[in-house]
Amino acid sequence: MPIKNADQSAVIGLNAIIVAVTDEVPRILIVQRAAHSLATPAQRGEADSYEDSPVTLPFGPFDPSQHRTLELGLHKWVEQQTGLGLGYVEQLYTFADRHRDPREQAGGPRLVSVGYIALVRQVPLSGAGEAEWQNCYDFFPWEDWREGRPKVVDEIIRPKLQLWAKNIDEKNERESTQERLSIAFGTGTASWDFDRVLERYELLYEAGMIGEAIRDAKIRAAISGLSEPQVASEAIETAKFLGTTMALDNRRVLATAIGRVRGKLKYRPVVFDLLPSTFTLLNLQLVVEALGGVRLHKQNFRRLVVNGGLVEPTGQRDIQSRGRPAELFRFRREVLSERPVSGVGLPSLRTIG
Amino acid sequence: MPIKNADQSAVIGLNAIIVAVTDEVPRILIVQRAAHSLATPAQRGEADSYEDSPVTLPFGPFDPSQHRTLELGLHKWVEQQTGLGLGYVEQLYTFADRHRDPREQAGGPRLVSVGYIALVRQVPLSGAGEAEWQNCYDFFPWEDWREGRPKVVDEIIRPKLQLWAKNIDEKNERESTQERLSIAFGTGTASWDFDRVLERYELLYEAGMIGEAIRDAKIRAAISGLSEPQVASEAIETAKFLGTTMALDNRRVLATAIGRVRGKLKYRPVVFDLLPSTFTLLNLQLVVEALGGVRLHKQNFRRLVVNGGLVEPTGQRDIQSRGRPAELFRFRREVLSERPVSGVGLPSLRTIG
DNA sequence: ACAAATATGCTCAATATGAGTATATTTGTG
DNA sequence: CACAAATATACTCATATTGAGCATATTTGT
Repeated sequence: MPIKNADQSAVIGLNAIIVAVTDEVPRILIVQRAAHSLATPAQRGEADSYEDSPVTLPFGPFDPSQHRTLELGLHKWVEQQTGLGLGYVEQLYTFADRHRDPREQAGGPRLVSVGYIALVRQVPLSGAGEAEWQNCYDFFPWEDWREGRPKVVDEIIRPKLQLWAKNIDEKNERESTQERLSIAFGTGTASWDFDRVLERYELLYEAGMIGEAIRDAKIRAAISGLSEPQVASEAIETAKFLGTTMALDNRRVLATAIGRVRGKLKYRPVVFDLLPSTFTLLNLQLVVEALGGVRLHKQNFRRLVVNGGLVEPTGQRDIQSRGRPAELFRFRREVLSERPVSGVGLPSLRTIG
Repeated sequence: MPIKNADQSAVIGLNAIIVAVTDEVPRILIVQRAAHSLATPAQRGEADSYEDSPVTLPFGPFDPSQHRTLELGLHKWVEQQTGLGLGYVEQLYTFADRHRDPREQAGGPRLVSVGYIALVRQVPLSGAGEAEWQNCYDFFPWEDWREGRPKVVDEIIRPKLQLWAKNIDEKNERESTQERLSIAFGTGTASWDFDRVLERYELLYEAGMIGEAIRDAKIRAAISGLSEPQVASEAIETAKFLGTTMALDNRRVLATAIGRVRGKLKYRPVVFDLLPSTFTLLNLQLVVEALGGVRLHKQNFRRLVVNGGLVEPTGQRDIQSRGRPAELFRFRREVLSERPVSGVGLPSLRTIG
């Protein structure tokens, strides 16, 4: 039996979701971990006899004796690991569920981690860590609608989820699940809400469709001494279409982060922390589109940001390759004190290019 | 010298901000603590030789060995203490700054607390605790604009803050502070953004204008062995107009919560968790107004919620005292799956009755 | 000179919003 | 009972915002 942990203490860690947009791709910083060798003991647990994904979010322990605040601890550690200076930083969420790491059953200090989102401009990457940039949508292929509605949504996700929900025995639970499905993925005519990234991820997990769900089922079985659950090979095939699996609950954390950033875009001018100090309106639009996973109407986008006073022309023009050269703009900081709601709104549901 | 805390462990606590609206007053649950006797050892520290406010937010330790998730731990403990069943629950923020409790300087386990907001319908109050309801605006008199712009804003807050900011020596800091002031409190023509409760609180704290700031200055002086800082008696007078002081950083936590609820109102239908299952449109409007601290235009509010499909008529009417009886409505849950953004929008800046 | 590519400007209908006015249905009072 | 006071509900109207598209401008490359 594991050690009792009656003193209620816990280990606090920091998880950083560091976001940048380059080449119209939203990227996050991940760490490719050598298989079966987690960075910190706290992340390891005992039973290591199952395959886990080597892809993790950057994680660092928080040492209360060294840092006055969580945010300071984060800055320090990210700088050491990546050499990045962080721009906009926001606390995301505190994750402490026991099933975060299925190996950590009762007993043992609980790993509590506080997630932070940081938006950064550049991508130099230096420092002690082995961090690298990876396309967000590698983890959430169904979230990128810029080239139209992703095939995986209609061909795999919706039908399989609907089938799963229909077969839930208990009536109340079935109905509430079906309602959640229609909210998260839209039904027929209804719309796809780009913010609901976490809700979609959670449904896919509950339905056992993605890698983490299959992995966790195995682990739980191993821990309780049951025989390996038979996972239909079809399920394993399906999971391959549903993005890269991450370690522990890291993909859930990432889903939370993407949802948060998308929501924030609409009512606070956070995009500008991802851009250089001057930029063309196309640059700006492409970054918004990349994060939102949508195409926007160009002329209306321009109207929104220019007439809305979010940006102002610098008088200079971009040196470019084809077409009429675009004017360079800069962020108008004054807007912060003028308009309560000032974001570069993603559309409610419209997506036309 | 205090004990070193090199193992990075920390004590995790839960802070609950439990909100209900009754008689057009938004209320939160607080605990009146006997002076100088905090509920948990973790909250006490050593140096107790200064006056602190007896008003605290409900706080409970989180025991990882007993509860699978933070939220479950919260539910359990709130039920024991108050007998309340929680409706909507949302994680607010994780607070871990060292200066949360100025007594806890270097060393000693850090108290990290995870704040949760819960919206509840009823106010019976039973159970083991000595919790009671208190008007939110007792703590933030400047946030309630329902009877027009509060006098304290123009007579005390704005002039004193402006004076304070003007006297900041360092140029960059002065300018950025002045910008923050104008964002948070509006300047002249500019608007008051009802969401920015935390930003306003923080500026008042930094300017040393509210009770907590005065208290913390004393404590810091006592700890570093300096003589009691001389606080102008005028400052103490001022603080009296700026709401009830709370223990530790609890008022900061509360400010975060109120800002969050106000923001949420606009784009998610959370109000309905504060209302009985059927209600008149006036009931609904009064609750929104109470939380938002604004008056809304009645006819337009009706149009918004009825035409927007947020509510549907039940066919029954209210039994009432004066005037034409109002129809009873209920929340239309379907709206969740229909419209991505469905809240009962507070106005951007308009406030007319 | 002209096609291709891009930027920028403008129009127009559909909705949404702010601010009223008008009407309806109650209770309480003389 | 008539009528004032109080409240609910319906409608109007000007203005602002949004979605969608067409038209024009300024480049580069052939």
